[in-house]
Amino acid sequence: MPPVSIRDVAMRAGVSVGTVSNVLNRPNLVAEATRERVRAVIGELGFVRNESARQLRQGRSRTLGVVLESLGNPYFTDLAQGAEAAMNTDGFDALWCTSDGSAAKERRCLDFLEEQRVSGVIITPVGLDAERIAELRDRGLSIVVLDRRAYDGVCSTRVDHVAGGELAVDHLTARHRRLAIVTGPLRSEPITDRHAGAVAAARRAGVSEDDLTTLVQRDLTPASGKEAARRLLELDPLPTGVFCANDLLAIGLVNALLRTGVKVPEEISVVGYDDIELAGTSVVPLTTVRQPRHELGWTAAELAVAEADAEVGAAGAEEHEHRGLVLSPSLVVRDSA
Amino acid sequence: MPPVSIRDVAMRAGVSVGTVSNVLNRPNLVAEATRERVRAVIGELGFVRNESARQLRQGRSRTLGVVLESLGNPYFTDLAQGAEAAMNTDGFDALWCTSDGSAAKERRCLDFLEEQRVSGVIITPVGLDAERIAELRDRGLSIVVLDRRAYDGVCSTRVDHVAGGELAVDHLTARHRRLAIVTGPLRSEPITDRHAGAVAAARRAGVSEDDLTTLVQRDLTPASGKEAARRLLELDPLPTGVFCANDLLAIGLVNALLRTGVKVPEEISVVGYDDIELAGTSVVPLTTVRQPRHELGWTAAELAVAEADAEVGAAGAEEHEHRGLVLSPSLVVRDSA
DNA sequence: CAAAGATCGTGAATCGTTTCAAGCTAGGCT
DNA sequence: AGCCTAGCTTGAAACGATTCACGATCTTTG
Repeated sequence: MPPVSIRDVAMRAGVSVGTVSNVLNRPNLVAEATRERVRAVIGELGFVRNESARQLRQGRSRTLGVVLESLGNPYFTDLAQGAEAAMNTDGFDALWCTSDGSAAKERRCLDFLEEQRVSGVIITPVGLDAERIAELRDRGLSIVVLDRRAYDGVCSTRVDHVAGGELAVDHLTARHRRLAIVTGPLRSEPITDRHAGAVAAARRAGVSEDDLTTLVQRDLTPASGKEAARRLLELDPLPTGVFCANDLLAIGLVNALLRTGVKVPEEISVVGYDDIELAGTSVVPLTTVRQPRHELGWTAAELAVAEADAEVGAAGAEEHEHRGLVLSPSLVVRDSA
Repeated sequence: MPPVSIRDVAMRAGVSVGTVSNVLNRPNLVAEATRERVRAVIGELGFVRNESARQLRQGRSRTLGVVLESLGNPYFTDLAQGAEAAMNTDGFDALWCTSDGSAAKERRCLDFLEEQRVSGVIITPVGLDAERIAELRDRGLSIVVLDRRAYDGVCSTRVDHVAGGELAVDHLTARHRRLAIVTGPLRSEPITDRHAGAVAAARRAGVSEDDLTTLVQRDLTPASGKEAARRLLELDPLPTGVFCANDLLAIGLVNALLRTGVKVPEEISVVGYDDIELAGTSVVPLTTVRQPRHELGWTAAELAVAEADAEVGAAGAEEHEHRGLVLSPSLVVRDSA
């Protein structure tokens, strides 16, 4: 049995296809009796609207693409939920892709989304250059950059990670003079910002160059945290305050320290970053910098929706104000520092 | 500027639309010179194929829907990656949805996927009844059930959780006589299976009814693990071996025990389930039951692809053998037990 | 009672692609 | 020269929805 089309419904209900379409999209234009009859037939025949045809005809879709860096970090979960909630509120659907941190895969994701004719893209750029962005914009896609400084003429929402780094280190310098910063590859913007903020705060508090060590790890996983603990304990004199660029790193580090008999926070204090769920329930509940993740996702989606709607409403060159939102992180004090 | 269509390309390259389509889909039918000319124009004009039109014409899509229960558990990450890898290998794309454990949201996801005319769905059912499954099958969708026992006439891949539970408890009974099982709501099948396997293994090892306590927690999070630790310590006599239905629970439990001064594994041994990344790097590296997650996702995708292809290749009622794959878990011994 | 609304329905045109029967050309063979 | 074949290319017919100008009825009203 071939799939049921609007035509079959029309025939069976004894009306024209236009009327069925109206029942679906502008029910108030249809007389109640007809409306109910058509609805009944739809149920009876199990008609499901063909979104491809609909989209083809309408030219645009109520779908937004989201390109995330990875699903490995629980950080992205809340973000995604926030974004999805906002979209559903505005009647949009989401198409999820992950770039896995690879520029090639990111390109593939964007190609896919373009072919699907999504009306906008929310993205944490990996290898995205200004040129490609412009290209997408020219094709009428609204772009929202997530957790990166705005490009030219593009909306963005991000967290002020410089402030976050400062928050963490300010807390440490209240009691410590010898500090270490454990961080990941200084490639991505949020990571370098956290580092910059941390260093600035240390300077400001009068921590000398010699008393501030930065340990750069390969990645931001618990395993790297464990490795960082080993390197940390080789330092002489031993730092007493440590700032980790994310919670996974911090958890791995704290666990490794405890295992080798170093007491946290008594001998070494540790501050993390992200406030993932595990932070509150680790052996030594982690003091950390909380990001408004849900809100980050939510606002990103709102911006994308606004831009997409503007584009449609506009009979041509509606001016859409590109906005760069900056959200503030906050310090959550627990036991580890 | 209206989006570039295949027609524009044809005109500019001085060929017919049919030829452009051939360049895109069966390049070997087109003379080399023409092919290159068309390709050049495609690049020049920035043509992007409209997937809606393509799908509409073809009637089917090379897209599979995946409905996951949540993204909160790192467990799903590997699964998703495995599935995506398999799909890409076979030239399929994935559409991700999450049901968040709600039957209503699950329904919405399925409606969405049906409207998108995906050719199959991989799903971890929440409120999915046999009737809806049959309905989907009748509409020509291939269904693969993930991590649940097969419904009638549907493919499935799952892990043998009964065996997993046994594995865990067999390990514990080698050294312990008083056991506790910490588990979540006994609603979902994998959880009840683990429990059943654990109980069976305990019985078989001769653990008496009185020496086996089951603590049912609200959910499978570290916070619940912490709560479970409190309840555990109220037991008298104290169990010395504990099996947790997942790693997050186990980690929360171990951390809480350590914080109250109970030594793990010396005083209480703990076995988890899942082998998530954190298991290996927690304070006391966790002994746990590993699930072949990547493989689980991979095989699910393979089954879905096979069924989707069969449906197409078949000029009618090609017989597709519905298969129920069962993968085996394995025990990873670390320090916690 | 005729004209003017108001209220519902109709049906053809359209979106951008794929598909396929048929046409064209050039070259080889007899 | 005539016929075949192989290799390319063409152009029109779908696919399933939405949209919109226009009819067809029925009510109201002066």
